[in-house]
Amino acid sequence: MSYLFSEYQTDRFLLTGYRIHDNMVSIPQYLMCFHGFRMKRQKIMATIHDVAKKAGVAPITVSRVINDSGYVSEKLRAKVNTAIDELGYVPNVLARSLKTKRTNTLALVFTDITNPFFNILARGVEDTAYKAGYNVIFCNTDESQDQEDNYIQLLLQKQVDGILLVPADVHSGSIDMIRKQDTPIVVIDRYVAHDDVDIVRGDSEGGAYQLTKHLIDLGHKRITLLSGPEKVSTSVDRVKGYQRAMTEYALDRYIDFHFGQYSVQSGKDFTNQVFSRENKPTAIFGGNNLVSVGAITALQAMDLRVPEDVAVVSFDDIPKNLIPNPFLTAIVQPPYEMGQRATELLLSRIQDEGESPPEYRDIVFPVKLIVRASSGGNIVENCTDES
Amino acid sequence: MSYLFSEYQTDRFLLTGYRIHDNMVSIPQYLMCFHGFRMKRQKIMATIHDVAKKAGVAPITVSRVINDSGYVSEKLRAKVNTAIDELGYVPNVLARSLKTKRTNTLALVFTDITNPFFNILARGVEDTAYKAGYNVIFCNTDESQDQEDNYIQLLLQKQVDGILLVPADVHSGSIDMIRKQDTPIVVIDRYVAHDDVDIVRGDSEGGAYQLTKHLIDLGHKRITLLSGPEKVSTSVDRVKGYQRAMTEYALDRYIDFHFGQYSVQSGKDFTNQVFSRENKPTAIFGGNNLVSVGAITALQAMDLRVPEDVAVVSFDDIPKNLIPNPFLTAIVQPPYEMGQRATELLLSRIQDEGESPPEYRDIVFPVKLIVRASSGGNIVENCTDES
DNA sequence: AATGTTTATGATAACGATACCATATTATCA
DNA sequence: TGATAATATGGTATCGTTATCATAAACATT
Repeated sequence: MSYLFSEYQTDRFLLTGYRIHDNMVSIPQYLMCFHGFRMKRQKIMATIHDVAKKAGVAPITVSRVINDSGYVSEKLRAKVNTAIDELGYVPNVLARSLKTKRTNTLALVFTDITNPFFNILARGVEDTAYKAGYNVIFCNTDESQDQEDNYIQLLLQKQVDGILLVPADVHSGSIDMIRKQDTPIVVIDRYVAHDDVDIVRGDSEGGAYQLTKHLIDLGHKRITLLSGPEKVSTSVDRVKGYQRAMTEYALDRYIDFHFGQYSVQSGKDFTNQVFSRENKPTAIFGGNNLVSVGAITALQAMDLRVPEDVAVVSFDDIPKNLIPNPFLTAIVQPPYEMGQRATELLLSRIQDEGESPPEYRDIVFPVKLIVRASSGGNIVENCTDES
Repeated sequence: MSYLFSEYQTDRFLLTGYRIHDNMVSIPQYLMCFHGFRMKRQKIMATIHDVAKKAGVAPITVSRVINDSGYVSEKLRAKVNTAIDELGYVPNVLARSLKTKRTNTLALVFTDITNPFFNILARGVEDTAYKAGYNVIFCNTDESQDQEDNYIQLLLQKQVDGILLVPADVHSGSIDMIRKQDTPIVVIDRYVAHDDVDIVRGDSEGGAYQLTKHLIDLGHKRITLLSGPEKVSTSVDRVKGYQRAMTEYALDRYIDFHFGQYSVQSGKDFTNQVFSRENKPTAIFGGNNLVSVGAITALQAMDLRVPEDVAVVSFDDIPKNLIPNPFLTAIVQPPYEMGQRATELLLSRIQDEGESPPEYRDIVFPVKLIVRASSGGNIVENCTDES
């Protein structure tokens, strides 16, 4: 297989004609397009050199203008700027990053952007990052450690300046990779076995305690907790808080919790399972918002009324702007603020990089109990307004 | 201000000590850390050259191994791989991209990740991109053209391979910027005045017609449409579909629509406004899911029952997994599939880049009417399961 | 035996920017 | 006035890769 190619440079394109399985006959450029060649349009972008030449200065001077660094006289600055406009010059950040070793890109690796808790958190991250001049790459892991590892590897290769991670597992292997590269990282929502990372999370234990106590105060004894995956710290902490409350009120023998998934399906499945038993609970504690929705859906399918027949409480709320009638008694965390705080912390680590070794922080956000109809408690808010 | 610096290279770090406002006295490296110096730790990453040296081959051979390209004997391949492992080598994708002109990064520029329609769409984008080996940068514009322009500029500088855009305005200036750079782009959810871009969107006109007809079939005459911003094609199309239905059924004189925002607040405000008039509507058509929620919230605050006193229908649904009792009669679009399709199209454009000039496509997804309680129509689904 | 193809490896020059150093001019100060 | 500092500009090397070209041995083909 032989090939020949030839180039024709226009204003903005480098046209490269090539032809497969042909004799090595040179064909005039102007004829190429009539000879069945496949024309390959290839972007030709103006570079800093082109601008420099057009403005009659050195490339470095152009660099000074676009970065507003160093000294440049008004005269040259104007020349350079007109050259930039005329050529439609766009700086190539890749080349810059290669030299400066900063990409101004962060990554948010988390479970699922479809979950309101996480997309509001993501919004907090993005807003904060943007204000500081950073872009954010989003990665959904669906709680899969493999997926997480893959993403982290890719991101490290991309030289992101920092990573925000909601780890799929308390023993996250990907964190080791990140630490080995010495890339700044902040772990969100969950703690991990590592002691050399910053963490920003909500008070799962305390929140679970409050929710459980709320049910106990309403007279419930048989309270079943449907928690998330056991490998995730929030699931474990919510169990702990639940256990503490149950024990404190001497309800040890009624303790009943299940590790599952943070999903609607898991909520449905475990609810069905629990209600097929002899001793049915009088209250369900959903490990997160999706589990709670699943539980309620399953209960209604069994013709059980909430809260009259079974009370339901939830860790994490459904955002108010998505439902006209908030119904769930829930522990709410401030996802936006958590994303914000985590990003600020990450950015500060990026800036401090190389300073004295950091003192790693474990920032725990307080949570709030909001009582609504689903628990059958006193309704402290009506459907139109709240806090 | 004078400074001095000195370097000490360890296994993985280049330690640079420096001190401010001091005499130019050289201090032995091993003493630096005891003299109040601020140590600047700077990452020293193994490069392809280090690997090459360690394996006793040329860098290009290492490149062949990591890219699995060209010919490499098994012997050298093994040597290179062990060298890579020993050094913990991670390829620098920046440098690669600079040379190959491909970043394997896409960007999704849209209004707000917090809106379920868009975050499900985003999920479709991310999944599809990941499968093809691409990462996605997410950007929220909040319907602001300025914000959109800023983002686009940044993204072009970052040399993203392609852009998925939900434009804030039918006359989007940022699209011109993108076209000028010849970066592939697919416009999502809305059409634009440009004829040189691909578009993937839902059938707003047809959906609005169906919703309106549904209300008319139920006997409603005074139907008020609360649409989105006038500068957005979906808002305009939904008005058109509404008008077509109203006209078709000779209800011209009841036509009443309002351009506003695609937000809960806008839904509330316009509902309040409309119901403070003499001629109150008997049905509200929410221009999107958030507007509908706002409308219902406002109606309930006025002690009006839905659907008994006022019927409500919505363009776009609230995802089922967020609410146990779907209540809204709605037109649903397939956001995940739209994201998927748009990304596939974008990727094909990226691959074809340079081939014969593309035929631009306007892909319109069909939409589906789901009747639930809020319109007071026949309820074709119960709360537990559907389609 | 002469020729061509496949396999295997490397040298060199980019990609598009900035860091670092050098130099020249002008302003400021003792 | 001479010395120092601030302003202004450029040359060169380099960031870490890969594209392109060159070379050579091994193998296959006629």
